Amino acid sequence: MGGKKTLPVEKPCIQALDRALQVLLLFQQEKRELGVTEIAAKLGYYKSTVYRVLATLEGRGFVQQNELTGKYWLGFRLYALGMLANRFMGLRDLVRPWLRELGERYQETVHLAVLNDNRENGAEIIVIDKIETKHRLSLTPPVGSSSPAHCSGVGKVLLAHADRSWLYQVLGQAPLAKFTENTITDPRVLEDELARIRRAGYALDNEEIEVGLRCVAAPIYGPSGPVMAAISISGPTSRMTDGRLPELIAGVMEAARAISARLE
Amino acid sequence: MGGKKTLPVEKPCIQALDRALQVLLLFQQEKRELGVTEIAAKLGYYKSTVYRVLATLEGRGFVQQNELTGKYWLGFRLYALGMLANRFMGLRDLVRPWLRELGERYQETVHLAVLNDNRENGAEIIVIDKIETKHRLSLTPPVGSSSPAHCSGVGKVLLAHADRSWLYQVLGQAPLAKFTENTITDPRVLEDELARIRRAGYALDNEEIEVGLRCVAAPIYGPSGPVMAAISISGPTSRMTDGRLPELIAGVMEAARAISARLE
DNA sequence: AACGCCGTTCCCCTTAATAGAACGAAGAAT
DNA sequence: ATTCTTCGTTCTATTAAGGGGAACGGCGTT
Repeated sequence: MGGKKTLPVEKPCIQALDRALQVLLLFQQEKRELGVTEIAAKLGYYKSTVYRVLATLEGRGFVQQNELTGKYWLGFRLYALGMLANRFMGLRDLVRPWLRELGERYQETVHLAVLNDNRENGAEIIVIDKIETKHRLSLTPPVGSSSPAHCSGVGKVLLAHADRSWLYQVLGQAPLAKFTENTITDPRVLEDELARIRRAGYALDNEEIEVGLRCVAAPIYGPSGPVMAAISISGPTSRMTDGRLPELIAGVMEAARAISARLE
Repeated sequence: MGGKKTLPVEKPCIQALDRALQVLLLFQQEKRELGVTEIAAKLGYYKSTVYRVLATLEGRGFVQQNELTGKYWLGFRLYALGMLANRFMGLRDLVRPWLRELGERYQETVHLAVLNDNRENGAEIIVIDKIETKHRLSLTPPVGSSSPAHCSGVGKVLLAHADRSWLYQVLGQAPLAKFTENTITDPRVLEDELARIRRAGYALDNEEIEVGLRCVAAPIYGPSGPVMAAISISGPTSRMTDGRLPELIAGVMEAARAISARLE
């Protein structure tokens, strides 16, 4: 091929394996049992290919077939690997009491999240833990899920305290996706926002990823100094009113500070 | 090859995919970052093969490379899938208070587990949740892990209440592995043991999987009637003395009963 | 009885993964 | 400094293994 070192040195990719991974990701997207034919149709593969992929995955416990319906679902081996994958389990257990307390007090969804560098898709946040409320239907992301960092409270808090050179690099490689009218897509505007967040010590997400969804986030400082995670309270605009915000901000910041102190 | 239809109709297996799964499983076994060369040596593959497998997995977030060491570790996508894979998350959250209470009261490790039919390896148990104690070094299996059902307290409880025809089928297809002097390897002896467990309402594991490890387990009945999970208290023989057993049995059975009542 | 749908199996062909060697950078040992 | 190792990564020819496509057999419906 072309030059000596064109920037994105396309990593080698095993087709058969990548297809299998796509199949697994489809389960994540659909969140329900899927049949061979269905998967093949959705991904544009052949039935026989999908069948062999599933058979191989099943052999190692990565998926499991429902004997009644013949359809497939994710297997327990993924649960075991997932538990192992997350280096923040300790943090999660330690933080949980505070999350609970926040959830109880404000009756809104509470999140714990960390930053992740998903090479091609730019900076993303991973939800490590979540406290649900009794309110019907939560629009907020489930535990384990990832979403772009530039359009959420926790994401902006984490970006604000991330390594600067790393940040510039990440911002440079991919444009900021737009989800709503309020999504910040201009890197320079984002810069200003991050500076404000550093000064204020908290971040707001005012319908930047989903219309009708607001959130308040604050950073958690690790024992060695730098920010390692963030917590947030989020809910529908109807309940997250301007009048209520100061109280929520104070609550989140106080909890984040208490957790940080506990980590030292 | 040979005959027309040898009994176990060997499911088709995609080599490239299966190798990738082996790589992931190796991480589970080693529980630490691994390098390309290391993995290749342990699995007997070529470096280039392992490299491409890891590159593909990394592309989808299934593994992540440590930029400093060049070594690899499991990625967050596995965490997300793992969360989704486990259909017992609701049960886990519901049961947790009781597990906590048991752990507090007896200061021993507490487990919540369910039964899984791992086709080739026979019946196995999956650890859904676990409460650790302050005692140093727990020998007991981590959350998400699987182990043979015939040689653990929860395993025997679950087998005792499993579907009979299914049980015979599973017992028939693979011999019972022997781990210690006390492991039950004779299906007929196991039968008697299971009958005793059904009558007594609890099971004991007296160093049947690991020398020096004892445990007490009791069944949790689901809303529709049949046993759906089991809880256990386990610890070293030094602390799980004969004199203390009655108290532990009573505690576990009482908790299991309370949980079952809550599920109805 | 006939149809349609699904998971599963089959078989040929060709693509795509593998084996094996080589490269270049980074440490460790000298 | 220099050599020697060892690592992750890249390259290429060969061939085995995965993909394409059709057919099978069970099941529920019409």
